[in-house]
Amino acid sequence: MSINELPLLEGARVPLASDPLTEIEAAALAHVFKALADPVRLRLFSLIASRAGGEASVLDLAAHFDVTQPTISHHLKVLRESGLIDSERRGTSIYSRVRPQALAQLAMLLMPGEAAS
Amino acid sequence: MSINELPLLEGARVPLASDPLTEIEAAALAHVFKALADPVRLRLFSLIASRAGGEASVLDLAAHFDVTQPTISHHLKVLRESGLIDSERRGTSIYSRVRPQALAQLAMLLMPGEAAS
DNA sequence: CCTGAATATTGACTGAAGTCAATAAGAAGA
DNA sequence: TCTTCTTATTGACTTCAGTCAATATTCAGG
Repeated sequence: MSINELPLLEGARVPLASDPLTEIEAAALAHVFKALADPVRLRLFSLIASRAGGEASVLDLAAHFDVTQPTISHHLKVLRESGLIDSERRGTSIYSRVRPQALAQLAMLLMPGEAAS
Repeated sequence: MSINELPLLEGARVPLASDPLTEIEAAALAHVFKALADPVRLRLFSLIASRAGGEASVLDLAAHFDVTQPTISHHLKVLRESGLIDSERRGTSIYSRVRPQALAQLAMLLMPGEAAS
């Protein structure tokens, strides 16, 4: 379930506070927030985003953490499946980059008065 | 741990994608996102926010869900302790309202290029 | 005070999620 | 193809989080 598939985001109309969320919408949104609700994933995300070039390999990223490489792979998968990052294989490494639309969509959802079509 | 105590939000300077989060910052932020990472809490939040008058009692809210009243109380507590809502007792009921600053702060964090002091 | 109404707390259960060690899979180079 | 480097998957363990039933707390009215 990726952020792209959120029905309320496709219409880009409903900030969180202007209309009650349906159960479906809430479940989809919760899934995205859950992806951001882990310290390691948040640091991964901001590490990737603030890299010169905007991308980083798994081992590059793993070097910044105390957890093992499989754990980093797991967290990247969660971010990827939520539509927050993209990954591209080049040679033997896999480079991840953030999807700028993702953050913008979330921000629009939170920000009252930003609901443009 | 409330959203007000986030060090990076007090300075209001760092969008998520411009600088790597420290472990401390990431832990604090994750705590806030975790509060939004549940379908019931998301619906509670948007229900309260979209109410005429901007507030609702626990029983009012509970009527919209399949879960029990203690569960609603629990979720409201989580939202309150994350700084996303405020609660005020009036008579025998307790009315919750959203804290508008909370959403705005989060949105600023996500939105690139919105970092004003 | 006693009763009734609204909300909170406690304790227990259950399923989800983060982590690791071990191993597999994919790609590049000799 | 064999080896090495990088990443992914599997299975097990453990902690955390959502939920409920039962009970406690707080307040208003009579």
